[in-house]
Amino acid sequence: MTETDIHTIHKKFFNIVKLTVELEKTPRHFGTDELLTSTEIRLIEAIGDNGETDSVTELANLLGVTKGAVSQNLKKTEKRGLTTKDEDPENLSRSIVGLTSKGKTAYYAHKHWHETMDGGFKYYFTEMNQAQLDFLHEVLSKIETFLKSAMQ
Amino acid sequence: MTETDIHTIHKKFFNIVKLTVELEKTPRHFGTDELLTSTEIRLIEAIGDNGETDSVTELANLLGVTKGAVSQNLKKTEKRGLTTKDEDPENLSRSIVGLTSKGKTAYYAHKHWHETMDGGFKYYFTEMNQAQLDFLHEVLSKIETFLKSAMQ
DNA sequence: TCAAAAGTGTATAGTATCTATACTCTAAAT
DNA sequence: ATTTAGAGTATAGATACTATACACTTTTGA
Repeated sequence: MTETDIHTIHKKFFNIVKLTVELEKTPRHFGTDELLTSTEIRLIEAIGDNGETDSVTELANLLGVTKGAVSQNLKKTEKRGLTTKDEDPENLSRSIVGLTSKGKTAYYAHKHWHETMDGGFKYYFTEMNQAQLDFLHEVLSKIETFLKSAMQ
Repeated sequence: MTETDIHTIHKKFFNIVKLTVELEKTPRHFGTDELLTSTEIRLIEAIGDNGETDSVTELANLLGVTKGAVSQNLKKTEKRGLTTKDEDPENLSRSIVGLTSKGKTAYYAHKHWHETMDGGFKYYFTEMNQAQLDFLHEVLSKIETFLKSAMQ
């Protein structure tokens, strides 16, 4: 094992952050003929995760954006045949957002993609012993705490 | 030390990525009266790093965007009194981009901010022994390789 | 009960950041 | 000398938001 310095680790860390963001942002098909941006697949993910029972406002809160933003994005995904929007029979001012079959395909393909990604990511941890896992956890916790404090 | 599972580490890791991106994106003053976005401070950083000798095209290549994007952003920072643009006396079709005193203030304040941040980040590694540093380096390298392969 | 208040979704203008195209210059090449 | 290449810019369009204003429905409370 070659000796490494702190600077190399620091650089590697930020490169990983950069790669993760890039990977997340890359538009993909997710089993459909539509190229879905990260915003679109995150919307579809949020709709499917609650069993297609959420309203526009609820989705906005889940996604951390305004309801106007969700409304705009839903208009686009609806036009592309991915999502649906129906009046809530128990509350006519509310809409229930759902997925079409194409939307469901994307939802499950994305879930599968995530499982594969997470599996590949986690693979490198399975070889570790408990002491190593605990060490890694401690390091990450300290970095996390530091970043949180830096954000005020 | 409490025992940790892989899932916790995985979650922590992605939270750190999220926090890092947020921290980077937060607009700051950097010692001036102007609130500078990440795009603006990255532009100022690129200008200053080469001693204010770069052209628009060179900055675009450094930043990984089109020259049109740099041209647009320079127009805004110039209007706000942060950057300058002068004809290259040796090539009249080329412009040399520089910093005003306000721009220089932001440049150095940003440098200092980065040093503080990096210092805080690296602090957690100084307590480690060589075996721990090597272990961390190995883990990060594997993750980096995995992410690169996932990007095609 | 019924008017005010609160909540739901949407339209629209505006912001930020980028690309792509077209254009005007200037410089270089043959 | 004229074509070609390069530099910078203007502008339109894409993406993804926020903020405001609005119409409509529901809840509330006197």
